[in-house]
Amino acid sequence: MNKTIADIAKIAGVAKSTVSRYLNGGSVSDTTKKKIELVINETGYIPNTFAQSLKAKKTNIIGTIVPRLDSYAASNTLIGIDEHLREQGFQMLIANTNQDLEREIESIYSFERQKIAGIILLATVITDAHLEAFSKVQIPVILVGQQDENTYSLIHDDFSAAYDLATYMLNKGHRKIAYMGVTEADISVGVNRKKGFAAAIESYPDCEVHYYVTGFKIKDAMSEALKILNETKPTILFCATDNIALGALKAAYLKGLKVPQDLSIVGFGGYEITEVIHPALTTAKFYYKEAGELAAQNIVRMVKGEQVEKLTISKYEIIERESVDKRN
Amino acid sequence: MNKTIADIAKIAGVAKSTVSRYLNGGSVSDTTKKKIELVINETGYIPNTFAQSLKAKKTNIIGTIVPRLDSYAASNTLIGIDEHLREQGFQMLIANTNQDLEREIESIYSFERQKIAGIILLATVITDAHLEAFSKVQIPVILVGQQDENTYSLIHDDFSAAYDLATYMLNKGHRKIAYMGVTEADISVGVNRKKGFAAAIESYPDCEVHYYVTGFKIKDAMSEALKILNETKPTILFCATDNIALGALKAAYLKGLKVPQDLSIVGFGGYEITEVIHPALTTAKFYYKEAGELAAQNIVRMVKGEQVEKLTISKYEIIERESVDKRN
DNA sequence: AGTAAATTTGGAACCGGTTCCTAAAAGGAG
DNA sequence: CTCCTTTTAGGAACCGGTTCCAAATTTACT
Repeated sequence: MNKTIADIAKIAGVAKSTVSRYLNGGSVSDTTKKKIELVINETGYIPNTFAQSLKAKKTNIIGTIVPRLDSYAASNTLIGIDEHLREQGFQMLIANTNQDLEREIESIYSFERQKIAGIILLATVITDAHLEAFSKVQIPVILVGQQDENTYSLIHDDFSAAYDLATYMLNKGHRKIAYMGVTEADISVGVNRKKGFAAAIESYPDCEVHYYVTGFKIKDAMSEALKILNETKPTILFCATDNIALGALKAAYLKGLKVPQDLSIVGFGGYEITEVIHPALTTAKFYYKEAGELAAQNIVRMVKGEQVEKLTISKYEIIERESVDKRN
Repeated sequence: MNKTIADIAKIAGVAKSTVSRYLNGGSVSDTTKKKIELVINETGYIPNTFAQSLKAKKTNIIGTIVPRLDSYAASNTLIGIDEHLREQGFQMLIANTNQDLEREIESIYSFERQKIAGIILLATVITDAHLEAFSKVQIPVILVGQQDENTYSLIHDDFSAAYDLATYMLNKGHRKIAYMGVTEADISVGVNRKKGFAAAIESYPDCEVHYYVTGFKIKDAMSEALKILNETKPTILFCATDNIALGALKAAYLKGLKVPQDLSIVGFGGYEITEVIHPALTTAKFYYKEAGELAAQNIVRMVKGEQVEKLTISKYEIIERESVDKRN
């Protein structure tokens, strides 16, 4: 059975407080230091975390709320967060909400109960219930992937990425375009990417653009793309995520369309798989892992009471691969 | 600021112990029950987890050690674990080790310090250091994905899956076969799948089989497959994981080989992406989420002191898709 | 109404640390 | 060798719950 600090003290022939001071770097003479060290090594004593936290009234745990575990973006963001947190001596506690907003709110309060030091929320949609929870719990919060004026946020540069990627494809000569987006409840993916895209389109009045809304799942995107391809004949499917692009790719294949000869496709994300399929997908790559690190860095600063920018913007890169052809 | 049980007691005009009893379902009269309820609702009191755990000397947290977050198998297993644990009123704490065995061991001891109730280890390789840690910490442990005689384990039926998949492809007429496996340090993937494959091959003496070893990464598999295709001319690449198959697919594409007409490919795992690429990959699908649920179920039983089978085997299914052609 | 039995309540001790305060020991200056 | 300052050590209180035990109250029955 595990020993307590009192046991150690007794064996070493000193007081509890002395052992505690030894452990936490207080003033202890060399003689007693050695005595205590010996006993601790022999017994393999490890302090009880609860007793410590009870007294300290806080932990060094950062809670991360994630809508889903099985997504490239989420996984890689988590990896980045974890890495930085570990370096800083913090622990990461993951709460998976399975895309249930209700559970996101619950998790926030549950984190409060557990005296979590800070919260990173990989956000999809921010509701009033979220904002209420943020203000109620006295814990620093940072949003990743979505932006809110009153909350610390880290976002990907969705607008610029979409603008650049749209410009790229317009330069390639595409004018008949189908935009496959997602719900506007998602500000980053649903609104900002569309806006960036639309802004680029504005300079090209001869464009024929159709906007569609689909889900985040590959299969949903596939059926939607199939429908689109039956109705109209765009030269390019401009997809708001790589998963949608993957679905579009499958749809093109099912329709017997060659990519990029018959149909071009672009996506957003830069998922690993987009590089290894063929044709490899041209996409706007976001740096999820780096974004996670950045978010972790910010939350740690906030926990320590240091100053942090209200809004951090993570970088992106247009990756030109094989899925876009030149048109004239 | 958050109130303590003593505050509640004082406001309600009762003793701490009475409030505690109220909270934990002890005998309290209806009159005082109402009084306390009122105060708790008004103050929004929530008990301090640490004080509780300190006294209880345990938590309702299950620690899950995972080698990597960005893998289909890991993510889905975690989802399954999380789901079941939540139902049972347990919490899941994830420790990501980033494929560092050292960190796996550390995590075990760290879990001990945190008085975690049970440990689920998504294992890749089991070393003596692991076994030592298992025996040292007095916490129930269950292995997922690898098997050890002295430890509770849940494995996928690698042998049978490989046997069935090999038989399937042999029936399709393939005789010139390249087996792309992984290190034998990984018993499940490296040894058992190969054994199952080899067992099926034995009945077909006219086979020409070459064995290769590659890594788990798509890119590594791709280079290896490229090498193989340059050296020999197998009719099928039998890949020990879907990722390896994905690399093989890319290699075939780069070599200008049509799949499955010029070259057949199979994998293991049943990752979502294998369905949506084209040609869709024929693969042995493992039920990761269900396996996670099973593992969670077992660890919960173990924590409660109930009896559990030493070895649980999760099911699999051969998914026939487009990547294997008939030969004669 | 009186007493035994059952229920409800309060008080104190405890879980295992940390920290404050004071006493004892050690070190330094004259 | 004092006397004063600085270190080091010990004791007690505290963090916020739970639980045991005994006292008080209620209920049940004769």
